[in-house]
Amino acid sequence: MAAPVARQILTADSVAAAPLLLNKVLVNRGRAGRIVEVEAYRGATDAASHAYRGLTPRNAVMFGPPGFLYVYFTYGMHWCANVVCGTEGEALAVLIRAVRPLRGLPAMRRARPAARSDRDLGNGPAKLCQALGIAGPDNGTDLLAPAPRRSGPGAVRLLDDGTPPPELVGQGRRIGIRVATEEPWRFWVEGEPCVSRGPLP
DNA sequence: CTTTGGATCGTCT
DNA sequence: GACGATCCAAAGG
Repeated sequence: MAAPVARQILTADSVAAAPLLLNKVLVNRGRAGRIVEVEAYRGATDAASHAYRGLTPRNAVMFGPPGFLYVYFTYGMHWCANVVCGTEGEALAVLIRAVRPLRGLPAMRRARPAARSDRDLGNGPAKLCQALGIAGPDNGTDLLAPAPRRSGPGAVRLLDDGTPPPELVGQGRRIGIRVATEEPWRFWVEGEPCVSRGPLP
């Protein structure tokens, strides 16, 4: 009873779409996690966005159509994953900040030997990519395409398993940025133990 | 539990 | 040449 998320809900502004992605399911090659924390980034109007200074080879996927996966490399060692929103050219995106592990936990553990608990598998944007096996080759994947027949890059999908968005959504400032820090564009499932952090002071 | 500093390299200036 | 949408181990309370 899991179907791809409707592309229609992703054509909205990323700030509107972000909370709608809570409780959706991110899957990759037998591993799955429920999205419990996200952040919206807003292209040319958002100084914290990778797209703020225009189109580059790295951020090109952000400028494409909604429903595609933007994966970037940072701090010399980490991958992070975004869902592209809006319409072509807007460069709106939602960063997936935390998932609660659902399926394929042994594989996640193998991919993340540093995890001390199941909660540690996906409670951070780079942690969840490591656990789910998402990396550079997955950049540009259509998250809403029919399920792939084989494993390999490009197998990441965004599914709706029928779980509605949470009744209680936490909202606060974004984490880890040096500019546009006042914008309350981070959303999480209130009371969820697998969130990366609580509200900022 | 919290704080602190190091790792490490692609990207853009 | 500087820095980043981060994580982890170590150390202290």
